[in-house]
Amino acid sequence: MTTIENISDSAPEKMLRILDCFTLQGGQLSVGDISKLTGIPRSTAHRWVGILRDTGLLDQDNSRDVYRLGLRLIHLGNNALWSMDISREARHVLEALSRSAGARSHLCVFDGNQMIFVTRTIGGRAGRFNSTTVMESSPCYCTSVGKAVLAYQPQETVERIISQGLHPYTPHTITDPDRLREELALTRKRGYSINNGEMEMHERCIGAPVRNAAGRVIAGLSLTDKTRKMTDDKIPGFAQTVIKHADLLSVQLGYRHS
Amino acid sequence: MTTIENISDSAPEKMLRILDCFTLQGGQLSVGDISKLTGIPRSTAHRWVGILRDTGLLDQDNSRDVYRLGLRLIHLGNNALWSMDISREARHVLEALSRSAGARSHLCVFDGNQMIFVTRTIGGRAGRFNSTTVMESSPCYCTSVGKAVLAYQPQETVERIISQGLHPYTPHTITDPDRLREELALTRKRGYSINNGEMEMHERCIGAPVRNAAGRVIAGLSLTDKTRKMTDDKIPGFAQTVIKHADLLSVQLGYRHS
DNA sequence: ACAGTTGTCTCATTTTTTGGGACGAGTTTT
DNA sequence: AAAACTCGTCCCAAAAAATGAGACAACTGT
Repeated sequence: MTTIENISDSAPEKMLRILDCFTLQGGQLSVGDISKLTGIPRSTAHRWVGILRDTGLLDQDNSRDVYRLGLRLIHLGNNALWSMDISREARHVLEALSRSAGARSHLCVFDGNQMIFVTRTIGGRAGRFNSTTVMESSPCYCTSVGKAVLAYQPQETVERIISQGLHPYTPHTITDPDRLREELALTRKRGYSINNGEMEMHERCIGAPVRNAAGRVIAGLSLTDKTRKMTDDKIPGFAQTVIKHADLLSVQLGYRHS
Repeated sequence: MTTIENISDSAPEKMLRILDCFTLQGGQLSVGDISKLTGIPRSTAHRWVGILRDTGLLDQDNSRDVYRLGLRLIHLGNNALWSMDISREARHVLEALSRSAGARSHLCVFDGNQMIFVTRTIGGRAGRFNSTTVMESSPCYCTSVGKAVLAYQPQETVERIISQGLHPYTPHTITDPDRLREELALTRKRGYSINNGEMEMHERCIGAPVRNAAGRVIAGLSLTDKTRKMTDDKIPGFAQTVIKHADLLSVQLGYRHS
């Protein structure tokens, strides 16, 4: 009927459409901004923003009529990471990988846009809070963990990442969309990814995908070392080690078959 | 009308009621579990869970009929932290504080339940992804940052934290609700909090509240050192330094007046 | 084999959302 | 300084979505 799509969103979809505005546009938005960005009429947007403020999903600068993402989102995000078995299982696998290969290892979860570094250190006593969760994000197109994950995502996800821009960190960063697509195809073919100083000069990483119980690739496990230490001839051997540990982690997350 | 409260939630409220089940109960829940925990009828819960799965707020283990918090929440939480000016402003203030006091400093955001450690390291070039966000959570009843924030939260928040249990980390951890209430009153009175080896033995911290543009205390800034170095006679001086920097940060966040 | 539980689907009823329009307070333009 | 404009806020009848009891099948464990 209307000029553009007339899809009637469910409430959560519409809610996320509003919250995503902040993600894209960053920082702070007014009711008017939200109305424009989402196409939601002013009066409706106004009511929504009020509800989202009351529920803690948005925070309001009282001085101006401006809103930001709320603290409750941080809480939920933190809990989502917590409730993932990945945090629980990760440590031992990371230690085993580092020990057997003699290099640093990373585990990162793909959140739909970036790679989020996950690790957990268990303290002395048992208990919910006796641990710490660490989150650190980095781009997915120029890290080994990112490329390992991206290789197994639907095409539309890859295209979205590309459309957001491939900013160069080093001269080795892949900035050409086609080269990235080739790289992902190669990664899919051999089962592991290589990062050749694309984010940090003189650092080479090998990454492999980690699957959850649903069979989806949700994370990447990697091995990192100086380029001069991780020579070409060693890569195949290291790759098998990384894949082995990534598969082990997948199984611990509930993934079956292979 | 009904026996219990007949409050009709808005859609986001109900959604959060479902998501919060996972926070409280942890791990994974089935449709039936959610129905029981929230009081929402099975068929309604079923539809909701389906929507939340489709929007990425929940993840489904395909093997069993079990759900977990979704990756999208991690994404949103990460973005919420990003969009906070606090990440941008924090670094300089932290460095200044550490330098002027000669001890380690922390900045933690209160997410409603825990204290989330926030820091950011800016790399060489400008750009969105050229930084890293680190999140690490710790309890708020036994850290200086936590007590500094909790002292300025509504009573119901304090009581909720207490009702969740005050687990001892060290012999010095405050586990008596009344002692915690007194401690918070004292903190409010003098304007800064002290953590006396309550989470880590032989570590002493001084914390002060940080306010956002809305005037709400949303974070805590702290100075940490070994107990033997942070002696009683030095505390008042250090406290003023911490408060000064916390206030500076508050102003940078848009807080006015004092 | 059986009783109980659980996931899933349908549909008439109820409830909420919706958004055009109105009003007032600021802000910019003329 | 007045006019034109923008923006936040509120109201209400029309429209759309959520609701939840019930039915059915699949599964569980005794």
